[in-house]
Amino acid sequence: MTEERQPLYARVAVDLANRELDRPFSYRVPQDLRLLPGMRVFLPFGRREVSGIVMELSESCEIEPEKLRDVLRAADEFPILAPELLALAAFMQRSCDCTLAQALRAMLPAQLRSNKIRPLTRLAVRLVLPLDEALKAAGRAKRQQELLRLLEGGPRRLSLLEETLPGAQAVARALEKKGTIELFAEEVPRIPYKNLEISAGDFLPTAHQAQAIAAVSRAMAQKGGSFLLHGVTGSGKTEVYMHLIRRVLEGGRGAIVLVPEIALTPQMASWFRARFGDTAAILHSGLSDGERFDEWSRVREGRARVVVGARSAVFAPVENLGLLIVDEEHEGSYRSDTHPRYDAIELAKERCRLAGATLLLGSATPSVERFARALRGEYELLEMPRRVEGRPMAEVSVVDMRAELIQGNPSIFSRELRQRLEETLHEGGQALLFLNRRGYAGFIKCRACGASVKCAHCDVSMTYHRQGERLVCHYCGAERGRPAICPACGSAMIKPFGIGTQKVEELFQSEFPGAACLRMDADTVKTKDALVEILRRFRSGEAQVLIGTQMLAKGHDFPKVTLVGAMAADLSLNLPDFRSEERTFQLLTQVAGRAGRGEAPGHVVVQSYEPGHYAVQMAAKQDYRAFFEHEIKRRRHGLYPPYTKLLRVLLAGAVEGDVRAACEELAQRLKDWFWASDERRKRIVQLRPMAAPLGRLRDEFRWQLFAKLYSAQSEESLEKIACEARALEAETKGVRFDLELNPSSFL
DNA sequence: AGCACGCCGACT
DNA sequence: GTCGGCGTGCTC
Repeated sequence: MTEERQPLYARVAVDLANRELDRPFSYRVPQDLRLLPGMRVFLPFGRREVSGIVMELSESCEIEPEKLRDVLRAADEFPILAPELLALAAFMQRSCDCTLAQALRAMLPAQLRSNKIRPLTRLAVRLVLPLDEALKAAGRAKRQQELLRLLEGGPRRLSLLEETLPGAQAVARALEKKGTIELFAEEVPRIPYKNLEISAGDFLPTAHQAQAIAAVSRAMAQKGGSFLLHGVTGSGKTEVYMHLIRRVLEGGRGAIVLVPEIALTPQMASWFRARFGDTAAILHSGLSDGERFDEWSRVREGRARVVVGARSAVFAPVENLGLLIVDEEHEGSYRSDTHPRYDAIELAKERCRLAGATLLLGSATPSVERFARALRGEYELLEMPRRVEGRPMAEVSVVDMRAELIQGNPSIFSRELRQRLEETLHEGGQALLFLNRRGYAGFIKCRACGASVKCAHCDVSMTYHRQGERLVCHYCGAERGRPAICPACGSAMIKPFGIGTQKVEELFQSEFPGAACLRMDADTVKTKDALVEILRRFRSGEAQVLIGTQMLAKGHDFPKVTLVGAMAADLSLNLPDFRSEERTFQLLTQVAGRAGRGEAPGHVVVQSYEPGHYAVQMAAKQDYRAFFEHEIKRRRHGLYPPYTKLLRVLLAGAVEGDVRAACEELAQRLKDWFWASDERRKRIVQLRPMAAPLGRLRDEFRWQLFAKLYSAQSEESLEKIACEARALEAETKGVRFDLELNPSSFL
């Protein structure tokens, strides 16, 4: 027998989130310890013990031998992260402005570190003697004999034995004393799965679906490829996904499906389970710690090979990944809003490259930046321009709400919408009313002095909620009662302005007495169960009208809905953000796509205060290409992404002067660097410190440094800015620095 | 991050 | 005299 050479040294990422420690530390590996990259280990570190992840094993080491110490022990028997995910963590460290430890933490279920999780166990019993001997030992005790016979086929859980044999526990204890059986703790999965057949269904792809499937399948066979699937609402993107997942499973590989957070409903989960049975794992925020850990374990152990989840599922430990799908690619929720601020789609791309997997992004309204990249060849573009079964796109009419008012209709329901609602109710159909603002009214405003009631902790107007007569800050959650007089001038002429979903509900009920409606927004669906319940009640026909915010727009299939009303289509148009046109277009197109998904054709009424705006017009025509062409020109003229890159350094702290001074100091240092040469200066479009639009949040003052750079050759400049920001952060007390590349929001 | 060491103010 | 404040330095 040949003695295998044992690696002598391990390079370990210690689990301490400090920039000073953001480098591998080397340890000796004791002779009797078998380590592999990706294993969790415990280490002596200074005067204490820390855990870490083995990044690399080697035969040599550059550290002075007297400094080296031994790895104490391994935390698990197997690597907890595959080499591919270790490489992805290194990629995050480079691209997300975070430490390796932070990246590794983001990849693992949180409970793994706390050591709190234990497998869920139930007491079970099994024979320790052959059955005939055991029966002899039991003697004439009838119930003992009965129990022993039940154990002949293998161990049984005690709780299940109780069902056929009441009092089984006492009987088992008696038998245990005789030494014929033993009680032990059996591990049980926390989520019971039914073993369902993988049903292929009777899917007959349309020509466009078949083309998309063929193209992606070819790429999967060659272990690569990135695709952008642009399919109009109702074109059957989901069936394409299902078909491809089935293929990849048949080839013995695994798949990950990323979906937006709010689309991850229990229906979606059960729907995947119905198709893929035990081999599907669902990772969503509603899982308990234990459930999440169990799902994660099922994937790591290869018991589940299809993972459906929100952005963090990009880290799912799927072995031999063949396909990674990102549904609704344009959704903002793929970017993490807390540290580390990763973009799950960028990580998906890198992971696919590392794993030899195929990346498929899908959307009815691709983000402008992504679509531009697809046209440049970074993604292969697949188009599905028609709905399945020859269903027509919904007909859309745009109503000018300014004209309505002038012509004597002050209601929030235009004459056309009212008439169509009446028809729909009369015919027994269903309608969705969409408004992109929750609460009752926008804010409370004083007619005497013009002031609105602001949050005590943030620079925002508070939103009036009718329920409980409360004012709520939608940024920090602070609440207060509705004031009787203006806090600024003391006038009593203070009243709510603007409308929210609550008020739409109230006005609907008063204008359409007798019609039942439901409301779905962040206030009515505080729990997952509430969401399911509202959707169930609406689907069952209990109500004919559903009023809600954008959570209505995403992915839900309501076959009976024939009318959609967008109450204030352009509410999102005037935000201080170069993406507000794009968001408005996406939202309206997605909302319009909810109509006419069943047999009956649909109609959409878009109520607008800027009906001529291209985002409104092109959404009404559901013409993505026309919108894209218009928008990309505007981006070029205005020097917005993808032609430029925006880096925002947000500084926040309790003392306004300190925050401002730090921001100005950072700007000065960067100007010194950029202005030092003509070549550098030419890279910059804009570089200036300014108070953040949301100047105060949760009692902290906020300033920001905005750097706008030409996209080409921006790497060095971006690194320089990050580096200077880090340096200044280290020497500044009481101010937090937060870097974000191409921020998704500018508040 | 944590946990030591170290060098100055007020307390049984 | 000592207890304890938190500045600063180090961890394979």
